[in-house]
Amino acid sequence: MVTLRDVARVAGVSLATASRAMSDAPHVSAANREQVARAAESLGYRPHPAARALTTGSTGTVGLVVPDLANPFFAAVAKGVQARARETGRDVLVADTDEDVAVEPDVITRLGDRVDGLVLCSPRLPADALGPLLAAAGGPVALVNRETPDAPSVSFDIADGVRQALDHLRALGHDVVAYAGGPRTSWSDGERRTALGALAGDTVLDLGSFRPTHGGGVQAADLALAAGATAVLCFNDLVALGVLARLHARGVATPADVSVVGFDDVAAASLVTPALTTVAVPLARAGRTAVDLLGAASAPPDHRRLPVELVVRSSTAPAPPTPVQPDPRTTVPRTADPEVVIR
Amino acid sequence: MVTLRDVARVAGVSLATASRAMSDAPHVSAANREQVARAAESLGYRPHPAARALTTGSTGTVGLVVPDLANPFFAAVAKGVQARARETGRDVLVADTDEDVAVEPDVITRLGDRVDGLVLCSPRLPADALGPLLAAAGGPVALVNRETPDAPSVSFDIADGVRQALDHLRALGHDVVAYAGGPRTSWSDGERRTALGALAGDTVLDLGSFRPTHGGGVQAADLALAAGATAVLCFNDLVALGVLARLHARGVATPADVSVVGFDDVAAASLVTPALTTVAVPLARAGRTAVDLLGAASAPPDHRRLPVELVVRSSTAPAPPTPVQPDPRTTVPRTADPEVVIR
DNA sequence: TTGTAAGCGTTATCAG
DNA sequence: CTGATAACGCTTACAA
Repeated sequence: MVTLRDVARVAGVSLATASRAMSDAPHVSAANREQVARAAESLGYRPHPAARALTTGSTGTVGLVVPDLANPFFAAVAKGVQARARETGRDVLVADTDEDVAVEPDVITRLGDRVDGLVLCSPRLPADALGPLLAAAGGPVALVNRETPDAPSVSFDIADGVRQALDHLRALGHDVVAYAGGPRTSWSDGERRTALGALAGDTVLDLGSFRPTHGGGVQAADLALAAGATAVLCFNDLVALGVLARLHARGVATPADVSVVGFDDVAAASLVTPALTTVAVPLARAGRTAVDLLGAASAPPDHRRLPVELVVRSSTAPAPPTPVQPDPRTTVPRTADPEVVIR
Repeated sequence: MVTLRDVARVAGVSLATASRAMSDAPHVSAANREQVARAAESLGYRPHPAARALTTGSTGTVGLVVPDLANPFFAAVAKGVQARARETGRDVLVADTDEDVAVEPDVITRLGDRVDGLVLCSPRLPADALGPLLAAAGGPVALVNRETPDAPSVSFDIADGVRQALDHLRALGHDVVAYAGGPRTSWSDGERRTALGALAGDTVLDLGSFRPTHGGGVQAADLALAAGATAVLCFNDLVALGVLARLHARGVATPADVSVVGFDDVAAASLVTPALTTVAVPLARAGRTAVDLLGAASAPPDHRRLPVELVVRSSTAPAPPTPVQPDPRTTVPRTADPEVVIR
């Protein structure tokens, strides 16, 4: 291994000068600076990250905590975090909690020790559990897709997304739209519900809370049908895809009989048939922004709300004259609470 | 910050003893071991990763390099890597090369300095570029989804997967099956082609090479139709999904008119309609295995080939009596080489 | 079994 | 502008 000491020797300068030259600090003669650069180059010198971290206290690393890397939502955020970190010369340490909120404290503490800042993507964590976590990180934290007064965050203009979706649906003649909600502890589900209440009041049909997955969607679809809905707005695209699949399976046509709108605009949304109308949120950009927020701590914390945009595709159409009457044999009864406990 | 020195002081022992006790090394009296543990606990001591790395030379970190975190294939591998690393007390540093093979040397060099070992997932890198990269890593490397004599690897029993798919299709009466291939530089495409040649010889219709994406699939679908194929085996699920979508768009029924088989069994495969018949490969397990391979260097390098399994769903059915005759208006001409250059 | 002390590779302080 | 030298927190001979 070639150390800075070697570089200094070859360049004919002291260790200190070599160090200054490498980190292009002031107080180095042009000549020496040149010598050192040359020596470093020829020796193939690469600074030792751990040694640097030990003295400077900064690791050149940002941490990212997500519930599930295989979920396209988080994968997209991860891409953004990764890209921005790389651009700014940092690396990213990822932790996938496998949707297990209980392990987050450990994961965050552990990661927190090894990074300069932490991007935390924990949509399902109850609000009151957030404070201790921020403390456990022991360093700057930026939240993605949720807000709290105690830390900077980047989220999306959900209210506007809901408005756009609702306007679209109403313009198509859907007077009452059903909402297939997400987990109760989800901050962003709360946002959607609040917006829905403010914008649609009693003309929104609450189907309940579902797991934010394809399976949650099939569950919701049956409920929507039973309720005679002509349009269903979904918590996210995964749910919407499930709704689409279930509708198809039960022989109801989309968008002819019922329109479906998703949220997020995950890659699969545009690949499915019919292509999903959905509220596109800038996931990767959120990841990038979160990384930037890590640097600039401010009081009060900076809260960025990224704009969203409805992407109209093929899963929405004018409301049918009369709602479909699904085949009753496949109708599933409405359970008291369709929410499945999130681990 | 609480250091080991603090712990030692509180425990009433020397720094060395505290160190030994913490890393439960031998030569520590039970009493002292206890004292130290107690002190560490009460002080909330956590070892400083950089300091430890500096002295021991090991970082407790494994690196993962993938072309695209948002690609479900790599996301699944990443999950496996992450899970296994965590189980063994290590963290994961990820790098997403954004499908740009040119940046890999830099990324690998940079990451290589910060990790104890590198899991490299670089399916499209030309074989002759691999050697230098392994050197650049400057430490143990495990390859995923490709083999080379110079490094341990974990790949899949592709030949057997092809055999299973072919057997399935033949049993359904498809005598000649079309193959929608992947990038020419892809090791795993080579494997598929070799297996296809050995198993099906001249009864396989080579449609060419396509980008391993949905778009590549729509391209392939047109070619398959023009060739009058009744079954198409695809390089991967993304391509298969594209084929399915394009077939649907052109009004040909799947599986009634043409059967489609994918490869990988990515999550979306089971969610689409019709659900995709595909060769399931244990992606996450591959990631885990790769991490394990990092530890145990052996000469010659260990090459693990994981078993695969055809998952029969709804995109395959008995061959129709006569191949479909697609509407000629939408038929695209066969280009000289449909392969799109991979960046 | 325990403690002292010598590093690990860098950065930073402080005299020259 | 430059060079010794003291940290940074931890591990590990080497002594005791």
